[in-house]
Amino acid sequence: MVIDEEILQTAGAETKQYKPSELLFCEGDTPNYYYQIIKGDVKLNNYNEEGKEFIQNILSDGQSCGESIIFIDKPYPMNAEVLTESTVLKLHKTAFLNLLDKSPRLYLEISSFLSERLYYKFIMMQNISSQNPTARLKGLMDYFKSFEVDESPYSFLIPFTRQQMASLTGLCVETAIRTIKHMEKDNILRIKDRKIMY
DNA sequence: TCATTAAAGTTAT
DNA sequence: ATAACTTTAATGA
Repeated sequence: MVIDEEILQTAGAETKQYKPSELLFCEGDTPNYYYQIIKGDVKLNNYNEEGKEFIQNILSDGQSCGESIIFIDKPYPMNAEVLTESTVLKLHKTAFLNLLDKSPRLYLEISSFLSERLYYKFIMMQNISSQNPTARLKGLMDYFKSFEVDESPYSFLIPFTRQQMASLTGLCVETAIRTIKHMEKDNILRIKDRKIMY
């Protein structure tokens, strides 16, 4: 969890429920709030000229979203779309900044989360530029598995659809599917009734 | 090699 | 039921 829920609530955050496909914010909006996911999944994405989706990241319980932009005076460069029934804490920007102003510890926590996001971006950028599909997908899975306690092979159930994995790595679904099949053959992962175990 | 298109099967809502 | 996801196959850059 980025920031303790009670601290956010005391600071005036409101709890909001979102349904799948609802947007927390979208590209071009001015950032006015700090968002923290209590429960649920949210994707940050963009659409290119042809309308092809690129998913920047998929965030889950305890993570914040859009915080990367709240410190500067620029519109959002991406959309934040809710994927599952979600509960989100929403705190106005000024209250959020006041909160940080009063607590060096919170500043550190936000910085740490920001670093983590930056690290992910860096890893994925490396992956995506000039890497073969296997390396891209493996890079993605390695990153998400790195947070799991159990590091043994095939213990991690990939929490994404193939569609999402393709959009996260800049591949088309069909290539993602074929590559995943190939990786199964090479014992890099296992498939149990369509679920990917890595 | 990978993207794209099309078509069909499967799962989730 | 209908939409979203998964899969296979053919074709082209």
